[in-house]
Amino acid sequence: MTLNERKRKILESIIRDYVCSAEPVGSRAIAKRYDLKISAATVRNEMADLEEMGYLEQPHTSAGRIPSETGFRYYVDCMMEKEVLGDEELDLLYKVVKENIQEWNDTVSGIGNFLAQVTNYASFIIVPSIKFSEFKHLQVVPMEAGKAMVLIVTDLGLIMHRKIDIPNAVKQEDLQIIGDVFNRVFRGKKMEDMRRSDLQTIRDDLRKRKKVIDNALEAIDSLLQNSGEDRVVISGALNILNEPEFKDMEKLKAILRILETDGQLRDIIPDKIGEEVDIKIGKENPAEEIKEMSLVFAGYKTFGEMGKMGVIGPVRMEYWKAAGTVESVRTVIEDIFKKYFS
Amino acid sequence: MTLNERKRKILESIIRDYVCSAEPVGSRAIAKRYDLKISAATVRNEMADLEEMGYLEQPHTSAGRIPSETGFRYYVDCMMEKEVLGDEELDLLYKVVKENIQEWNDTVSGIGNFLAQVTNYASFIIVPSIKFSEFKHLQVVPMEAGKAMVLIVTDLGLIMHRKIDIPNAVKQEDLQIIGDVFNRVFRGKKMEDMRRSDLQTIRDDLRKRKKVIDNALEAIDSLLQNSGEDRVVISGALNILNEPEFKDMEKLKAILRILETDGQLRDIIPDKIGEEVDIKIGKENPAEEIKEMSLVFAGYKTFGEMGKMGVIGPVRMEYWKAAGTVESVRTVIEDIFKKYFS
DNA sequence: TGTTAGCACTCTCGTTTATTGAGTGCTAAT
DNA sequence: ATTAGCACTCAATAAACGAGAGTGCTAACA
Repeated sequence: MTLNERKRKILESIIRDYVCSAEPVGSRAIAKRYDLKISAATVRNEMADLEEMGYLEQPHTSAGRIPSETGFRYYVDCMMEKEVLGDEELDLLYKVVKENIQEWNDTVSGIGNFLAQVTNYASFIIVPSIKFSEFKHLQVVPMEAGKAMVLIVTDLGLIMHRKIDIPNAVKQEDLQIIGDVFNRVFRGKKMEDMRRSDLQTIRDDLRKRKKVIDNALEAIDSLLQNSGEDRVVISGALNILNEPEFKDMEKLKAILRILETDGQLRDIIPDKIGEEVDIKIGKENPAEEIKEMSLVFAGYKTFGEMGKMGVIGPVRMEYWKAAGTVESVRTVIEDIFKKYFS
Repeated sequence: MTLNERKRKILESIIRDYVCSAEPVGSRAIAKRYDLKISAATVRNEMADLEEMGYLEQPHTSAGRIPSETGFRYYVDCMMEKEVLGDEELDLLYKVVKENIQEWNDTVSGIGNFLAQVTNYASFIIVPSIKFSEFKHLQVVPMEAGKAMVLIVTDLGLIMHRKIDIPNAVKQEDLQIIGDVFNRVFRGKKMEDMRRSDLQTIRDDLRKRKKVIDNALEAIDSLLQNSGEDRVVISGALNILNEPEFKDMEKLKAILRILETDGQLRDIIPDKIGEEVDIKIGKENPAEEIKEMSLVFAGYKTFGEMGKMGVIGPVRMEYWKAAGTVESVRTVIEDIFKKYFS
């Protein structure tokens, strides 16, 4: 379906007006505000056409028009130009990242906060499960008598740890040796591929250390089990309090509940996902719970699996800004990866 | 001010009614529901007295009465019996703790969730800054060329880490030695008391390792700086969505903002705090932002500093349940400390 | 003297009724 | 093809009103 220039102008005007006012927009407003040099009556005719085509709808006969989801879709597909981040905003983002670069978790939440703050929507970042991370280093550190700490470092500089029991006979040097064994055998492997069997060959020659190795492997299993799912980080959930479409308490609760409940979003974001910015508008979302919301998201490449990030907001969303921001942030994330983690 | 038995009964009835219905309660309801064997008119007289004494108030002339904050205070001080946790609830709590005992952060949020879920209010747990923790162990682990990871274990089994640069000349054994030095000198000290000067004496004999020690100390400084404030963990903030007193969007926003904004609560909870359960009702709170809310909280003893925990909810709160739960949970926390961290 | 029934009075809340005004669709003129 | 003009529609706001819950007061009662 192709629209002539004037219809496109009118559709865009209505969208931009509606997105910021949240009110139906009338023909006069359009005719006046934008110098289209046509009268309100003409606009009315065009609007009637646009409505018939499904791009606009009327809440009731004597109200102005609002863009339909189809209308938004047309705009997003055929007219929108992404507003990527400006230099100051990029600078701010890099500053935020740098301040939190020491701790990958902090980096992520820093980026999430930024995303939420700049767009004024709720942001989400989905971090691939550590089972896809690469094993980089293991160290068994003696603690109080009979206890030691297994420390595992992954490609992102993520530290995982778990306390294990060790026989009293085991000395510091033994622990060091065990660490060396792990490092030799597993370095560079994905965490989930650290198989017990790989150790079988060497384990025999270290009798009394067997128990420690077993316990360490068990600890790793338990760590993987504990963080087997992709991690979801949400920021700015409260931004939706500002959207008039959620003044209804029940709707508000439902949405906030989804955002706050751990991992709920994971099942809602589309599974397969490319690197380009993708947009799901309202009922385009397969998940029932967010059929009144829109998603703007993209994938980002880490070492192994793809991560996901984006914003979630009302259908009446500043798609141009959101899409541009998501795109910029994705670029920055991948840049960060190159710079700091390789 | 002392009340006769009947007045006390009536006050209590009104409180229990009002707390669960959120509506002013009238004389008939009281006379009927509770078998006080007195008529509504009598109740009315008593209620008039109670109002004059300041324990009740009337939203408007033709409405029932609601307890004033003074009324709640009287109830809490002179009549309330705490409803501590039952066995099933305690079992659940211990189960939650056990499942999350591996990671102190998880333990805390587990307990927080429990507290919020059982009371139906928002819960908070304030964990003393790690600078009050005891240094237990340090290890410098070599990473990629020119880099190493400083790992610090504290009394709670908390692991902190930071990457540092190391000269290429430094070998694995050197790192081990440096770790040993730290462990010898600092073991058992409070993190904030780890003074550079303590290392002065020994540093001279390790020429090429000087740089590493400096970097490690710097890393520690930066870690302490980063987590210098007590950590605040909030759970169940969304519970306040259910309270009718916050149906007003603006109030709701204000409260949620406080709960979600990192550390905001820290400045709101009273500073000095004992181990007993304490209650602040509405305007008793010094902080302007929560003059319409009540706090029920207690301190818990860790190794060093006192931690704080409790719930925050509307003035119309089930104080008996909240206070009992907070008390029970405090006991459990201290029990956990004894069992797992000493 | 304390308790209770009775009654007039008050005030909120939900419903109904008018009023207003923004916006439309249609028609006829340009 | 565009536009001015006009009658029409309908939400939103305000005003009017009745119903109901609850009170305070008075007078009768135990």
